[in-house]
Amino acid sequence: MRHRLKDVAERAGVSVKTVSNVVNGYLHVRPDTRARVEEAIAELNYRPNLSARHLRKGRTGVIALAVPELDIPYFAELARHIVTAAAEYGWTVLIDQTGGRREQERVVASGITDHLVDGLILSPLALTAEDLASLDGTPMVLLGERVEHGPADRVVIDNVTAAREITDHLIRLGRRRIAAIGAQRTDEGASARLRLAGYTEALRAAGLAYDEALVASAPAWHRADGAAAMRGLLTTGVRPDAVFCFNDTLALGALRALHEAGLRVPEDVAVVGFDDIEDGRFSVPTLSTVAPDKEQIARLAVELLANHLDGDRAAPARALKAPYRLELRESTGL
Amino acid sequence: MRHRLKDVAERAGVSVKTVSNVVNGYLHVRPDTRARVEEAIAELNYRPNLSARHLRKGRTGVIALAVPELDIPYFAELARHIVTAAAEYGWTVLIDQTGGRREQERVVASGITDHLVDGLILSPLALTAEDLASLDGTPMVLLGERVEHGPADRVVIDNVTAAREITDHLIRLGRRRIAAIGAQRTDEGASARLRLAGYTEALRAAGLAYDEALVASAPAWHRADGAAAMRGLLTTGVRPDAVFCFNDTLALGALRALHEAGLRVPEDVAVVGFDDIEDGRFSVPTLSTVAPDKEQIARLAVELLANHLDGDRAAPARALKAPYRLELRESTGL
DNA sequence: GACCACTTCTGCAACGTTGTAGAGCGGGGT
DNA sequence: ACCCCGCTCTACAACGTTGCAGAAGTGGTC
Repeated sequence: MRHRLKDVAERAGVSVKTVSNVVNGYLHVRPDTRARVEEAIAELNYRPNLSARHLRKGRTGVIALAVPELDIPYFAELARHIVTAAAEYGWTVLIDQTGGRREQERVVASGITDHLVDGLILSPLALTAEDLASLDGTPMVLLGERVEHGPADRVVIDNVTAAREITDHLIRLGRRRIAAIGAQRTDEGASARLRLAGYTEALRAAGLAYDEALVASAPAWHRADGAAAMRGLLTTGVRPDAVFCFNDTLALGALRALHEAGLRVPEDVAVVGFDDIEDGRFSVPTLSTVAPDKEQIARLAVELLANHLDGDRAAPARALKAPYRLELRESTGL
Repeated sequence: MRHRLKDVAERAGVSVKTVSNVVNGYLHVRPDTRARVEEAIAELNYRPNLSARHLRKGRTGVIALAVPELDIPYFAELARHIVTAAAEYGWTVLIDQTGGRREQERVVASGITDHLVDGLILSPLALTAEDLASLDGTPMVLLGERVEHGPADRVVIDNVTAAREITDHLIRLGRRRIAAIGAQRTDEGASARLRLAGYTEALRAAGLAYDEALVASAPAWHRADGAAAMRGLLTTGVRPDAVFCFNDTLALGALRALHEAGLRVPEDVAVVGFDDIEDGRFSVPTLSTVAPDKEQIARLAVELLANHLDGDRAAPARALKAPYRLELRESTGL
């Protein structure tokens, strides 16, 4: 049913190694021999056994991508771009869900999928620098700022500046009571911390007071958490005239809660998010947001991994910055 | 850096095979030997080489899931459930994107990932029964009704009945000019055809005329397509009082277009979708929809694959039906 | 004619694992 | 005292592939 080099070799009347040479594009094969072998390959529908090849060569042509959850739109969109970018290198992508749990992230990073993949792109939520240091070295690229001083390559965006800019946009619209949704007390929220820092910087630069009552935390960053946080802000009577949500799903939940409370967006409350997910382009109202260049993030991550695999494994860890832009839509008044 | 059975064996002072036996849970190993081996394994942080194991055993513990696009929420949510269900069998899931292109689907099905995966769960958009018949047999489970009489196991939901029921719900609300969005002329739209059939059946049963002008096609089923189709319906002056969108992203696009046209949902136009994606629970208004039991679909697909792998590979192809329910929300008036 | 360089092809060994067969040992039944 | 059985462990071969070393053939140069 499934054929091996040996079968092809017998059919073409050559040695196993010659078939291997043809398959691998070795130059010194006579054209007619090559043709005979290729014909036999086609007839038998031969495909190389990747496990055997890996065992021999140490490469599988598969890389792993580990994200917290696939049905978070940001990660789904990112995954798509990474699969596309990896395809250009001839790589297949094996996708893992970590659930954002530290243990699962450690398992993935230390290589449960190991020996099966050439490298790993990991988007950590809970992993620590010590966890990373203790690994025996699957080539790895990290996404985001969760692990700031680890030994691995990273692709990041400038969260602080981006958060400052989008907050500043709200201020320039004349908003003065600007709430933030998505703060996290745990040490797991690296992005949360940085975006909060940007928010705070923008307020300070504009001479606005930082009011703790305007900052709502969210255990996770799903729509339901955003809605709950918004409802919370509305009931405490702090009456914000704008909300910076630390990601788009939070913002979509907040939009929903504002709608339920009978408040108009952007007239009564302006809303901005972060991530530029597809949903925000079609919500009512459409959502203003920070749009990280996901395609670029994916491309950079794959390139870093490729360099790491081809080149010097002991090269110093690099952190590349991907660009972003502000995407202003209806939720801030066009 | 990376250790093998041999290294563990030397450290524990036993043979390679004994270590293998311990790793594989073989019973007849003296407790103290087992302890020594386990200690050595822990000290060296040994992990089996999956490629070598596969080469020897013919199993990798990896299955592939191929979907058209990961950033379509329905597939992302489904992927999540499949990863979870597969984990119970100790499987890792390798996710592939086909883009819905027939060639890519054929490549995946015929096994580019082949030899690396034990089986495949495929959600085909363009694949034909002939394509399938010509395959040499990676164990496979298909999702959906695209290939209706192929040789492979399938998990489906009853699209026709579900579409009839949700249309019927609109009729019972008193709506009479019910539009449909998502029809497809190409032979790729198996789901489209079945949902259109259910829609038609419901109209006929209620004695309503089928009006071609009320049926809008959509090249793909994204938000933008739904918005465009809805705008089209509004400009032709057919004035629908309800819309059945063949999936939720179409419906979210339609909601957006209705909002832009100044029409109220559900007062002026009731809207229903299909798939029950997360977004629809937080949109303004929230979206009534057909909710397929995705968890069940995932579980059934994985079980079918497991049976196929363990049992008789020549067993006749089975088609299992997964349940669904109607999820009625604001877009049909609570 | 001897030598060399290059092309074309081949056989062998090895990658890390596990199935098979069987060796060595001790205990229980006769 | 003998045999047999079950437990514990081991050696060997094989899974399909490719790197290496080299054989055989071809043609060019002195």
